[in-house]
Amino acid sequence: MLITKFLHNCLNEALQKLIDEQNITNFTPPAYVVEKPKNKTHGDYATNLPMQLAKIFKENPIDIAHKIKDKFDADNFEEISVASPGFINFKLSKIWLEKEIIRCIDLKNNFGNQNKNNKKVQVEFVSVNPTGKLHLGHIRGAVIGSTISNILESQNFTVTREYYVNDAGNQIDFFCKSIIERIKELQGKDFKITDEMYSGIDILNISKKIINKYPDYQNYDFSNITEDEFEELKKISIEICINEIMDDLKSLNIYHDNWFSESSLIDAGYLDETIDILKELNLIYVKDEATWIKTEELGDDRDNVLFKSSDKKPTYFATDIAYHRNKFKERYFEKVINVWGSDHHGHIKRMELILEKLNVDPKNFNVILNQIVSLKSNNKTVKFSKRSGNSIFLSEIVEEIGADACRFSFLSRSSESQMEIDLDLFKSKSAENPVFYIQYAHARLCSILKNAKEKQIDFETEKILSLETIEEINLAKKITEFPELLHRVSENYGVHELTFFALELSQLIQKFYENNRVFDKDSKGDQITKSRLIITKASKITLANLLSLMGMSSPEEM
RNA sequence: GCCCCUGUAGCUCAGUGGAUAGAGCAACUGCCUUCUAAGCAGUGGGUCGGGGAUUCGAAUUCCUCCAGGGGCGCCA
Repeated sequence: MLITKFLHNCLNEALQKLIDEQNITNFTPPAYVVEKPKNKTHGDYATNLPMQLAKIFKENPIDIAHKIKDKFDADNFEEISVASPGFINFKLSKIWLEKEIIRCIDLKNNFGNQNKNNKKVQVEFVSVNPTGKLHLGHIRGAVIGSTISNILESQNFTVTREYYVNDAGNQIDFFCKSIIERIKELQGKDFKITDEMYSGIDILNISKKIINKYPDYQNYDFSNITEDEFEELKKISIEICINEIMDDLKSLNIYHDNWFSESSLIDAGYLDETIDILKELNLIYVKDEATWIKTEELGDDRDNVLFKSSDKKPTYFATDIAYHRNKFKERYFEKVINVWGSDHHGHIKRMELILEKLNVDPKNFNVILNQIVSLKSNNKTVKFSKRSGNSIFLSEIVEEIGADACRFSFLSRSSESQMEIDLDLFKSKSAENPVFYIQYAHARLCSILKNAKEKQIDFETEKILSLETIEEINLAKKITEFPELLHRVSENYGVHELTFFALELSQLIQKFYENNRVFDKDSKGDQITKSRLIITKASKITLANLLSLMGMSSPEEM
């Protein structure tokens, strides 16, 4: 069981006893916390329950604390103490820690995992329009989305990682027109890239690939292109573009289970069906030849267009409503998490309002908004735009600093903080990236374990563990927090916590390594060696599990 | 004009109601005949943007002001 949950249970029990004794009725338990105190000398965990009770009981919090403490079954703790102005501090016992470390070794790759939830959850992330290669601004959502998916999976959610392919709408038409102009360029003919087209180098590369794969386009005359021919080229362009995106994601260890096409919603009539439902709810009207939805009536600041007046085609919002109805009502996801850029924030409220009308509990519609990543150069912020192609491609970054350092850097900031990246600094700093420190800790552990194997020391049959030094104890405590960490992140989606934990764990590993030799000069495997090998193994398991959840590698040597 | 995010050490950022505000990097001082020095031990560094309020207690909640960024489309 998770430590804080265990302590909560103990405290609730103690509280209940106290209430029974005092014959208090009509009592609602106050909200209180169990947490790790900042100052370690106070203990491993602390609660503010007595202070929260002080007003209700009209009693001094210190006295309440003592009463609660007396109700405690103290076997699992080395010490329970009361501190002013009314904290109860808990110090975990060695026996308890040793039990947890053994459990870690027994569970191996499953240490930290849960087996309770089993909810069907969808994580939609990246979902960048297939109009070119991924660039710097897309890395963050990609890394956050894949990590949160891994974490949820570890907590026994059934996770579908999905990429929503915006293959309908006029952006895609502009993309296809850009491709045509680039093919004309390759043909040596006159070509013209207008402002609304995509002008990046990646478009030219995609055009080359199209010609390679479909040589008919080598001498194709686009001057009288029919609608069908345009659609055909569009399909081909999207396919090649998506393959490029897949390669980019693969280089960062990111995979999707499902690539969901926007146009499939339209082709299958699902959009129309959704609109019919909205009509029945009396939310649809026509004005100025466009079709609108009454979002203002639902609480938004204005109504929104679902079908444009010009060509009667659906807006992004219209298909997105259908898409989300599909997620909940067709595929029965119990929980949906969208990793969106902050530019979507106005979209969230509207979507919630409509989902509620469609009988979806908005609680199950979660959005992780990640703030924009911008580029700094010569102390000036550069705004990048995909259309003008002035951005840095994801592939360049990965090539330059490596996938592990890249993932770690983008994971280590909380999603709502803005990131401004000075590219030169970013690249040069990558050598000092904490990821190498963490991986080095892992490699050192592996080196010890390899040594044990060569010496044929069996420490896993009997597993006799005795935590003695301060380094061993601190390391063991950190390891026991790992399941707690994963559980917390699966609820608050704060994936940046993982990087901080990884760093702290690695520091404790390095200290253990430096100060607690596992092997003496001629060690044949005495009790201290065996005990330390158990800690070594548990540390390695924990760190490797964590790195794997973050989508990073755990090198055995460096 | 309205909405959202941010402001914490020289730099990049954690900490969002608890006890003496932390980490990485940078700076400085020591430590390699012992399992990997990509390491360890230690030192310096703070008006938590300003002001006010709430309470036993505020970097954290509320109000206000200042600064930076983003959004407010019949684009996606």
